[in-house]
Amino acid sequence: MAKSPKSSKSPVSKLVPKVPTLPTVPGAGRRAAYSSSTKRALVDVAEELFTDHGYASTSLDAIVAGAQVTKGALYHHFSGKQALFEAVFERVESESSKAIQKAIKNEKDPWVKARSGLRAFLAVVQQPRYRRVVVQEGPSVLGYARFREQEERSTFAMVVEILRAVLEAGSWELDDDMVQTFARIFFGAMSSAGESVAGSDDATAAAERVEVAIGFIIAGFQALADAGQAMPTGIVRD
Amino acid sequence: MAKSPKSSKSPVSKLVPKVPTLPTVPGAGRRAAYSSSTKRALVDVAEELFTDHGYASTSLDAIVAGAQVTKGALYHHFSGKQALFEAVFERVESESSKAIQKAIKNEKDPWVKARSGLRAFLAVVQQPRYRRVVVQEGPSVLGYARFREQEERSTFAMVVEILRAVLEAGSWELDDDMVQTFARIFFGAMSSAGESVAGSDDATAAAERVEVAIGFIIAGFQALADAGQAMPTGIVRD
DNA sequence: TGCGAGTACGTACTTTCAGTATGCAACCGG
DNA sequence: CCGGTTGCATACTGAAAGTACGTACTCGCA
Repeated sequence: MAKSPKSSKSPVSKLVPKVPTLPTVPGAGRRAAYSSSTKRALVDVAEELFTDHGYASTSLDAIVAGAQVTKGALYHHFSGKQALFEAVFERVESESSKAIQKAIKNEKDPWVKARSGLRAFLAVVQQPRYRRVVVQEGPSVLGYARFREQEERSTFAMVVEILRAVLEAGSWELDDDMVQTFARIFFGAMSSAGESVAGSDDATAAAERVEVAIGFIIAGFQALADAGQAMPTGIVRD
Repeated sequence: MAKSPKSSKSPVSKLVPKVPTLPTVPGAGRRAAYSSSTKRALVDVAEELFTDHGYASTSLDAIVAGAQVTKGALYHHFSGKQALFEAVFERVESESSKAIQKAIKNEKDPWVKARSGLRAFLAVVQQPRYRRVVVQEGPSVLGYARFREQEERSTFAMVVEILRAVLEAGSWELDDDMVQTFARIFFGAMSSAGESVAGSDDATAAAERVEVAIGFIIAGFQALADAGQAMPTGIVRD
């Protein structure tokens, strides 16, 4: 025997390389195609497993098995479990904010825009992957700072955009801190509202209640606007 | 040697039993005093470590070391790490809701009550242990269902209480589902507002902005009330 | 006052899983 | 065609949650 150091465990694993369509353009490189394909596969499987079983209860072994690769591949593309989660998180957030963006971008009337945005947001929050990955596990796994950063770039930015449109239409003027504060409050309200929809037996009825409730809050704003009430810039004392 | 089966590792650990004051009443039992004392010690240490380092990064070994006991003790009192976390969570939530309760219970005017409640809530949300244990890690560690349950019994109940007082004063009538919906929305708004306070450089300035913003929303409600606007019971269509 | 039962732990082991070390083969530029 | 780099596979390591079991102390009761 002498050598035969590794023994041969029959490396059958890659009989079927899983790249969908080899890019005939050689500039991109065939290697890169394989690579990005397995990276996508990892993120896909991870998204599904994280959504179904949660972060802690999903083992890396399960993920690599689902993607039909090994841990070597995973650690080649990601620095660890957390980084993989972050990739999933970013994709979910990105697609979610795109959906909202699409719903509001062509609306001219800011109030209609707000209402459309709300509807789109409620739809997003009912997706299991958003609820699980973003709302439930995001803050814990990513840490609050990173979570907020990501949020700020995607869905939260939508809220700010809508809010600015409304403020402009109402010819209210707010400094930037105050806009952020209002946006945060609305964002929290909408998130929580979304949860009350998603956690309900009858989702459509719950969604209608939410629209009514938020519509009422908005009506209050409009009433103040009609009354010529200025936005407060100072502090109101009792 | 022959026998010496266990070896003697010098079992010095319990030289100083850590019961504070032995209850001279024998009915309560001295044993029970020791027991509940170590249980408290475990929860105390766990709260601190979970707050400082998070759930995942806190090992049970570190907790039992801090409490000066062993894992045997821990697993005698709690079914596992998660159960210990839940004990910490419940205590934090309970004390938080008590603080809010205290702030609002003697207020007669519902609007003043609401404002006091908001202030108390903002104070609570700025505590590191609340932010970490409840807001950040709660949903992930407990799971969303359990998290909501707990919340519903404590801080969320405060919001419902305040909301009912306000609605009654405004002689608005809402069915229970609608009250829940509004409460959820306000709760979310306040939580998120609290985050914007806690995450800010200048907490007091941020807190003032939040009070202004929410005050403005409330003013909108009052304007609708003055205008004799009824709460919507049906669905408003654009 | 002693004694059996159960409580409140301590000790040592098992298992699971994230992360690492290393090897190797395919590809790509020169 | 050839060195180096990239894209993985395999095998191992360490940490930490959970378990099995032993034991001393206490309490109710005879």
